Amino acid sequence: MTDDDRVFKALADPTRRFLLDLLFARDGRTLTELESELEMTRFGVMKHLKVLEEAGLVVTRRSGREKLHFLNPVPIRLIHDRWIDKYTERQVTALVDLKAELESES
Amino acid sequence: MTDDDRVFKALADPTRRFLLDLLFARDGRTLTELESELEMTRFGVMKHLKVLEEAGLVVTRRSGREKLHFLNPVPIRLIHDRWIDKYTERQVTALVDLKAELESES
DNA sequence: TTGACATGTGACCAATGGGTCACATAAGTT
DNA sequence: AACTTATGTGACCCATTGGTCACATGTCAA
Repeated sequence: MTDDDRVFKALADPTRRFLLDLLFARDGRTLTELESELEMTRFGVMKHLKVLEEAGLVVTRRSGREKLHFLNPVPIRLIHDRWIDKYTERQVTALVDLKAELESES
Repeated sequence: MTDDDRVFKALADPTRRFLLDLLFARDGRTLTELESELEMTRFGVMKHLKVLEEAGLVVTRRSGREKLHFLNPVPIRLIHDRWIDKYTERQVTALVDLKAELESES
């Protein structure tokens, strides 16, 4: 299993993406705290966090008996750079921003 | 199945990512042409292309009996924007570029 | 030390997904 | 029309994966 394979497999599950959303909103949470946001047993959440951590999308730091989880955006940026070169980036960014603006006005 | 779910599921398979790499290098290829680059039957490749198309990562245009495939970078950009805000983007981009530069020098 | 809390491991099961094949339609060629 | 080429469909098999549970370790407080 390659590094990028781990990243994409990790992102393939909606629960794991929701965990990234939670950490994007606020970093440094524990397993128990994240579990309370999900309708799933602690074991399921723990499995998902392990997958995210092994993919490098989440980094952790121990503090006593707690384990704090942080979002690492680097792998996300690398996905972007794989299929969007500098030239295309300008066009796509403009297009996406325009679309967002139009939808916010309606 | 939500839109973004289709995108992430589509990206989860290494063969499909390789197909995107091929289209990133050169657009407008047919199924038969893409098949020749892979060690897999035509049916497998067709299934993968269907998944990519339903995710919006690949758009197609018919030309006679041929079907031409093109890469659409918009869903990739949306993944980026989901977990990297404008402020973080500057830091992450700088970090990724620096890392690439250091590795190219060694 | 006794109890409560936070995290960790391995086995297990149902569901999903990758790949192939038999078969089929449609379009170009001679 | 006969033949070839390009794409499409449904069924099938095997491997992988999401989720749960029984059980276990480590940490903090009284």
